[in-house]
Amino acid sequence: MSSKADTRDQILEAALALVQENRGTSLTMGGVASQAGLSRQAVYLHFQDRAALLVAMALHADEARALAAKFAAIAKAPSARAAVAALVALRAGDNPAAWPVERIFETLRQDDALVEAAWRDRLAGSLEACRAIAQRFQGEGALARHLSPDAAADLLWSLTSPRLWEELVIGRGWSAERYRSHVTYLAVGALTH
Amino acid sequence: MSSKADTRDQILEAALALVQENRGTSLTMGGVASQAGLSRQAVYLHFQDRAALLVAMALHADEARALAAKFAAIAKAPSARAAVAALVALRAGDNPAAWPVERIFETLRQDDALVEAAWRDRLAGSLEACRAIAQRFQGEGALARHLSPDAAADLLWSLTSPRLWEELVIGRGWSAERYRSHVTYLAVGALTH
DNA sequence: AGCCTTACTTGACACAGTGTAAACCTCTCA
DNA sequence: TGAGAGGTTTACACTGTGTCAAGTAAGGCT
Repeated sequence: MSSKADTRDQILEAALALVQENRGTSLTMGGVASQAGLSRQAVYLHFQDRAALLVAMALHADEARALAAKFAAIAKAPSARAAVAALVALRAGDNPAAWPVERIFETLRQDDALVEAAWRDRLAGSLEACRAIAQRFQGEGALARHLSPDAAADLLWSLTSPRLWEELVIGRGWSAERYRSHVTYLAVGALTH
Repeated sequence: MSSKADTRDQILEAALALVQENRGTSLTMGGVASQAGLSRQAVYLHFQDRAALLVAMALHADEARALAAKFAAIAKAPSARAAVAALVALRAGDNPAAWPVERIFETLRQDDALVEAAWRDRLAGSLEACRAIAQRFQGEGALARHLSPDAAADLLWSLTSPRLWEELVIGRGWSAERYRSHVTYLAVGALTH
């Protein structure tokens, strides 16, 4: 009989699969439906509209990758420096798979206030991690004198954002390892000098 | 009789005006046409399709802001450090107006290879400026030992990209001045330590 | 004057995609 | 037996893109 929750997940998986494959092609409701083996209308039984589906898909993807757990693990690094290294390493590893989803949102949130709100909500986790690291630098007496903890957090957050990753890895052809080492060095330097 | 070139510019100005106003709303061919006081079909007489119009619009905007001249001016800065400062200052001043156009492209280049190519072509100018600055740091013997000139150029380019500006100024609410001073310091530090 | 060309208009069309609606099927549970 | 959940099919209204064909207004050429 396939419970409602099962079908919902099935739709999300289908959407995710399409996003990962069709790097760039636009994701349509019809496409997701047929990928999931359902009628287009069935999708509307589970999601109010396209935006809601894509928001749910992003959260589903985060969950599937255990993103929250990984952020929690970063907090357990032995030092602020190690935490930054772990955060950048996480980005280097995850972004190749996460980027397609990220990209869809860049598009979507431009003309949908609700999506924009959901997006900011989703970013709260990474922002929180950055804030914690900044505070930790301060606690270690290593935070650069010219930076407030908030400014340091913002800076770290933007330096480890998928956007910067995209510029370097996709745009300039950097390898994951090159990104990891350079951005780690850069971020630590930016926060401590 | 209004030459063909005049009307073309008129359409580009109309498109630009709509992009600057409707922060977020999607730009339609019909909208541009009526803003320009023309029929929708007239627009297709001047531009093959929507993508071509938007590419032309971006180049037109660059020209109107004399972007190339500003990049040339950066090359005349008294030192590599001053050149970085000038580049970041340019971003801080220009990005508020340039960002809406940038944003349209982020969307568009995802599913149009020709637009992607035009985009990369357009970025060549800023990349070249970054390469020149990196080389200058090296000439001054100030380039960080762990950086090749190419890596330094890539790093500088991504640190001064509109994406990073957007993260900090739009996303985190930084003022133009705050962005300017922190990113200048960050970029100089990243390239010279 | 008559003619041709240029630049644009009008109106229609095909197509893709979103979102809504109504009627119908089919299995399960009580 | 019959109600309800979870689908399906079909159809429709609407927006936006891109194309096509016919018509018009004005300038320049001979």
